[in-house]
Amino acid sequence: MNSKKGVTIYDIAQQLKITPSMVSRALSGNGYVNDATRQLVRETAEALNYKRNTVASNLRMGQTKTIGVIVPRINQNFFANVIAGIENIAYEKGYSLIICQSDEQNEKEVKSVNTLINQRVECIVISVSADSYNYKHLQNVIDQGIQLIQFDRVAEDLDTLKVINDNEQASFDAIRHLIEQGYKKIALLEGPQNLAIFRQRKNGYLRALKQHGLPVKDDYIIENAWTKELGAAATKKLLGFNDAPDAIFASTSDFSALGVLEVANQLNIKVPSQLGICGYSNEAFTEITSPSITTVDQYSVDMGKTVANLFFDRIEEQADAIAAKTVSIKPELIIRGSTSRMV
Amino acid sequence: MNSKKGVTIYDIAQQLKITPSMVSRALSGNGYVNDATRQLVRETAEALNYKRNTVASNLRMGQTKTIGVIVPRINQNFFANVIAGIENIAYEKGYSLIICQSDEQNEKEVKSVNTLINQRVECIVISVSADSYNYKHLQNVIDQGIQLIQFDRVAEDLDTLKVINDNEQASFDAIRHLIEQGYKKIALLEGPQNLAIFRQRKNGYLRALKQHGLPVKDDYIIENAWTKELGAAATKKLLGFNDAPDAIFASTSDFSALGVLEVANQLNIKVPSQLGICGYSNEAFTEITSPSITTVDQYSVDMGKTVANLFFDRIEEQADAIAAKTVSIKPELIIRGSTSRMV
DNA sequence: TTTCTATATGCAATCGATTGCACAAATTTA
DNA sequence: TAAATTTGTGCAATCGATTGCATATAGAAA
Repeated sequence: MNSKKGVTIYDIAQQLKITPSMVSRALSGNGYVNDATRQLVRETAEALNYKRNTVASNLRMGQTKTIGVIVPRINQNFFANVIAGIENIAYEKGYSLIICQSDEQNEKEVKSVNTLINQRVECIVISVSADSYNYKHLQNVIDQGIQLIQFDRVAEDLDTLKVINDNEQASFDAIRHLIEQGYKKIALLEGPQNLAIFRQRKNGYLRALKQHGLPVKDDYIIENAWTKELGAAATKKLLGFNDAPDAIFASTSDFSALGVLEVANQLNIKVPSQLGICGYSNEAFTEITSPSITTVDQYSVDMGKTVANLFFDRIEEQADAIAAKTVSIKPELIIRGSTSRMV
Repeated sequence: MNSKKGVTIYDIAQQLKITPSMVSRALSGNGYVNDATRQLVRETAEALNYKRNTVASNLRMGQTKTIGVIVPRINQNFFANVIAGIENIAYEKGYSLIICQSDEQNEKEVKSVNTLINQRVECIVISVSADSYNYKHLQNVIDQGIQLIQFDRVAEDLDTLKVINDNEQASFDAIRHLIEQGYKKIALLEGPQNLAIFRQRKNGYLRALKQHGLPVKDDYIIENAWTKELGAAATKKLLGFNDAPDAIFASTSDFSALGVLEVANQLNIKVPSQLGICGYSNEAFTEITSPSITTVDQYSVDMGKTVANLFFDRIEEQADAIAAKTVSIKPELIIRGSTSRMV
């Protein structure tokens, strides 16, 4: 009971003078076992405080019941929510989660992928880092016969399951809403254009302007403004123009939108009457700023659940022939005070 | 290269007409290997896209280089931050993280502990769920010879490493600050008293009142008010008293404090002049409410790093004789608008 | 030249659980 | 009662990597 090494099925077998095979069968429920024997094995296992060694079991069975998840930052609301969603479904199915954080660095992402492959996880779920410049490591996952599911930030060229928000549509909706509220000079704070999500959001912006006959001014499009500080700086620049915008869509994040709001307050520019502000992500705080911030809810927990369900559907149907597909979750525009000037 | 089964050291050995032992040595760097052979092995491994099977390796070596983490909710800022902190250190040391979520349910917590034991993780890091009524499952971890580190919400009776905030002191500091600001009738929103952290915060509250000669009114202590809604309800009740409090310390969370603030705004009670409000956790939003909310920063990422470092220190020093100890991280009172009426 | 040592390699056991196959005992069916 | 099933049990191989021990070869020291 207190020996240094753990208790194994051999110990149980020895004690009961039966073979390890029988112990294994009794405990796993596979194959024939006399009820009395099974009962005895269970009791002995309990008494010895036996814990099945999953490592050994996994090796023999050639499976690990483990999903690997790689995100840029664990402690970013959106990703934490997605992970929580995945965990929910995985737990029900008896699967474990190994979590890696790429810290937005390609190198760390590559290493994490390799670790997960080595661990023989059955599926790798990933949202790529901002500085990922190529996707050999992801192709590798596929070559190893491991399921690969991308979400949110996806490498579009790779033929995998993908779960994304319809960023283009959400962005379009946001701009249309601004236009309907009477804003005519709408600026865009955009994210790194090597990531598809940000390109899509930009496209939605462009399409909406075009469809409503508004001109696109290059000056109104600010690159890489995705922190509060960068959002603030961008705003100062934009509001300094002779022909300053009357609305700013922070397509990168709510933090960026917050920076916009703070600068507006600072400059005593009234929101929403003089300036409309729309963010992205529906962070908790957007509800409680004054005015509250209009934003886009990405249904992050649902996204995680969708990802997990895709994996389980696939393995349960044995249908690895199912073509790669993209599931698009429609985000929802949450209209709040920062854009509501026509009441 | 594309056979169904993965490439093993046997495949490499066969190709080079050497033994698997040599391949293992060449790849791991243990034992003598001719440079030429090593080079050849490396190239072949690369060419065949060999990936070492960690499962097999772990079984043989009797280690897993894995840490298990159990938290009530992954997508709660504080916990996500702690996990991020742990991940940071673990990654440097080449360790992986298996994450479980107890959803505040004892049953799920127990199952998660067992899964982690079965996986033979080398350390289990846990913050216990709110409805944990006994700690047999944790005792079990210790009995299995697995390191157990508790953080934040800890079972005090268990003789383990613990990393906590000095909740009592932080709470004391908060109340003292309120008193210094001239508040005299301070109410407390308290959390489930079966959790030590909430008892400690209450103690800090009581000690501060006593030390400053203020009376303790039972009416001013509201149980289990740890969501925004419950905080709001509690506030309505408190402000309805003939002798209503002039300050509310939401020791449970910032969300609760937010509920307080919203009710105050609703009732047109001025914060901080008529009512002081102090929260707990330093959630991002506390900075941007109006007024901003005074709160306690728990240094959550550091907490995660501390936890991980404790584990690595211990295994690196081989010093499992080190007595269980408690590391206390001093939280910091962040003073903001909601309590600053004397400027 | 002989002895010794450092280096290189192979053999076979091991980690712990699972399972196909063989055989025996018990039970059912013909 | 004999033949056919259904159960119960054991044996030994297997999953893939690692490592102690034995052996062989090279070069170095005596």
